[in-house]
Amino acid sequence: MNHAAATTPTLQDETLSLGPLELRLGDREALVSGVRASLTVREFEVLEALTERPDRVITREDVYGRVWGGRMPYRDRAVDVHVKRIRQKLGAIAPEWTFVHTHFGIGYRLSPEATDGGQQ
Amino acid sequence: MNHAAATTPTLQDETLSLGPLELRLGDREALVSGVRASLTVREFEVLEALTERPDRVITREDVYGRVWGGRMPYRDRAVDVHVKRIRQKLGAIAPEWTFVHTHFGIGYRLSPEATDGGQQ
DNA sequence: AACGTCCTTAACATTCTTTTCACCACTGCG
DNA sequence: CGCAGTGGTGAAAAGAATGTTAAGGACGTT
Repeated sequence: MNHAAATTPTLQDETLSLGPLELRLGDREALVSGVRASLTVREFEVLEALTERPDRVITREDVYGRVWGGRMPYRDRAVDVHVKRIRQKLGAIAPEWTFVHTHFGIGYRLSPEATDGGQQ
Repeated sequence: MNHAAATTPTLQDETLSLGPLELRLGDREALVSGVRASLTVREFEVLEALTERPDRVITREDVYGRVWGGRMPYRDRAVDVHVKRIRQKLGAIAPEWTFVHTHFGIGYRLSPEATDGGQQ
């Protein structure tokens, strides 16, 4: 048995928080308000890519490069489709929040914002 | 026939509880709702490995490393097969509970959760 | 030697994920 | 207002990973 606890104790538990959103990088798990969002691996990776610069716009090409590597093929919709599902899953847990914002012609921006009457 | 490891008095009695699941580490016995689950040695070890971080995802590679040691061979299915039997045995005792959860593309997570339909 | 248990492995079945495509809504501009 | 480009979305197709079963071998016991 290798008890890796002595070598990488914190790495495994490294988490990233943005408002009600919490990313457990080691587990590749995303929680919203403490609830597991059940993102797939790709979905998580896309979300993680947006995390690189929270509250800043990240181009589709950039996301593509970080997740898939290489240049994004012309008219590829993979990023969009994954963003759609991420929104869907996060939104199902916290409908009063908007996490991923579209920047037309450029890309996406991750920043949790209370949508309507700011419930909390 | 094991070696004269029958010593070490109190340490052997260390048990670990998670919901209706109870692991007697010293005896390598698992009980569900007080009922003996009759896990084999390997099965117990796999379950114990998942126990390292309850309610957190543990990769297949991690489980493999802790139980068998070394790197997991490409396409090895040993972990899966043991998980299947663990589920079977635990489920036979407590059908209304789910203990081991699959995290697709990553690994497994141990956390007892009450399901509903126990019968079929 | 025969038997039983356990572990491993292979093969097939099943489920889940990712990609792709089509169609529509929306944006920005002439 | 209408056009062209961009993004949203649902669903099928394609691809992977996991679930499941069973055969075979190692090992210990009778």
